[in-house]
Amino acid sequence: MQVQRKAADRSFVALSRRENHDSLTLIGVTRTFGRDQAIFGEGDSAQFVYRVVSGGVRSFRLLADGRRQIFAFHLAGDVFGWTTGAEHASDAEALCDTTLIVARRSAVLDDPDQAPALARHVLRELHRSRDHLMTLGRRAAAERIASFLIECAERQDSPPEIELAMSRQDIADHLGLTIETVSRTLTQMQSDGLIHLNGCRRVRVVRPRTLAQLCQ
Amino acid sequence: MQVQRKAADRSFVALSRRENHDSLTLIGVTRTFGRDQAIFGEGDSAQFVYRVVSGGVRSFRLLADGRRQIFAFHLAGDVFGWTTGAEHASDAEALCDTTLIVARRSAVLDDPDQAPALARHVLRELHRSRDHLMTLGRRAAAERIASFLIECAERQDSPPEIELAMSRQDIADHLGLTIETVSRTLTQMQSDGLIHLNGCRRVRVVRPRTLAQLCQ
DNA sequence: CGGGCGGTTGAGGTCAATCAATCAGAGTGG
DNA sequence: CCACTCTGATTGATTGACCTCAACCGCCCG
Repeated sequence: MQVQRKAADRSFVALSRRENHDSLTLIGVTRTFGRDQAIFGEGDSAQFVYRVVSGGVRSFRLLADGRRQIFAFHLAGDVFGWTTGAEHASDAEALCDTTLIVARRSAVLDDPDQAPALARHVLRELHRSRDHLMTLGRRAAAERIASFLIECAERQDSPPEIELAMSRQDIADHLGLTIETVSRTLTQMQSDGLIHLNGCRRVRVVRPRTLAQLCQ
Repeated sequence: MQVQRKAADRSFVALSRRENHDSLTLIGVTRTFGRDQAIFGEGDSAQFVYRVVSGGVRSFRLLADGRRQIFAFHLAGDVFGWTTGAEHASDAEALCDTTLIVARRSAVLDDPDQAPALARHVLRELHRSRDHLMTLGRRAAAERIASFLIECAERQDSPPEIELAMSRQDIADHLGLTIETVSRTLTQMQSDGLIHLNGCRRVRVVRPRTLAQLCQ
């Protein structure tokens, strides 16, 4: 799975086709990025799109005073970097050491064979984005955290223990909360017996039902 | 522009092509809906997609306890009703008496000629959705109202006076606020000389610069 | 004129933010 | 190996923005 991690920055051509339900095909070079390294920035020309091979990515936008909203975390298999116009409308940074496949945007966008898959792909993104809107607009802090944990669990095929790829600050900026509220809520959930924290990056869901009820 | 408003509920075949930048073509019948009438509901089979001819639509989702999040308002020219799966993932209702063109979803989704336009269309939706996420996740009440007013103005080609198609409750459920906070904030903006309220559905922006600065 | 609905205004409460201190773990250098 | 530092996370105390509950207003329509 992990190709050339920490090796040469660019390696030769790689082909990637995701199996489950997204049939977008990306052909391009692989590149590696270190923790917090920028992949692209708002306003950069959007020549490329990306697929995560290993590691993780946050995509986000900033307000003038530094407030940050993380729209999505992209993990292994995810494709990201689409825009309407010629420029990126958000920033993207690696969460940790990360390997990506980098493909020319036009190669996918202008390929009529790929257009239906692209439309479906973006439609799924939009759906996820609307779940997220529901969370930010109408859910309380504990409900946001519960949704987030459940989403993380599902993306990892609901293992006994969730591995968080991101920091508390990232979670806070994803959920429209502060780092303190995230921390407090997790601690509270642990003392309520909902979850068990095993270090700050590992969460075992003890009562999945009760957690799920929190987000209705 | 307005076809058969307040006439028979179904009229004969209509063709619609939006001029500005969205080249999606919808062919289908026109239908009219009264204020607050459901167009489709969450879980309904998603056979059709829609274009607003006149009037307006809110699309939203509800939590079990009735909390509501409005994802978008669709006005004249807008196409809505796309989903990933076979079922709608949200509800849609008319804001007021509204005329729509109703087209078979499959006619557009499975048409390879339309796929690129669809991908671009959904990509624009996604972009708007992320603006909205920024607003809900990281902006204060006054900033949310300011963003909303500016968005409304832009969609109406920035006329001297904005015409609001939706109620205070709709605005509140769009911005993740309460009706009281919306009302208070508008009143405050008026006494600060930012805007002028001409009845509760008409807003004149007195100081567009200052208003824009509020959302950075 | 009276009722109803949508909107506004006021008073008080609450949840999450802010400000601040402390803690835990990883990495560094003596 | 042990201090020391640095960073990220946790915990505590207090504040404040927005919510809740409630009353009232104004307009429309019968």
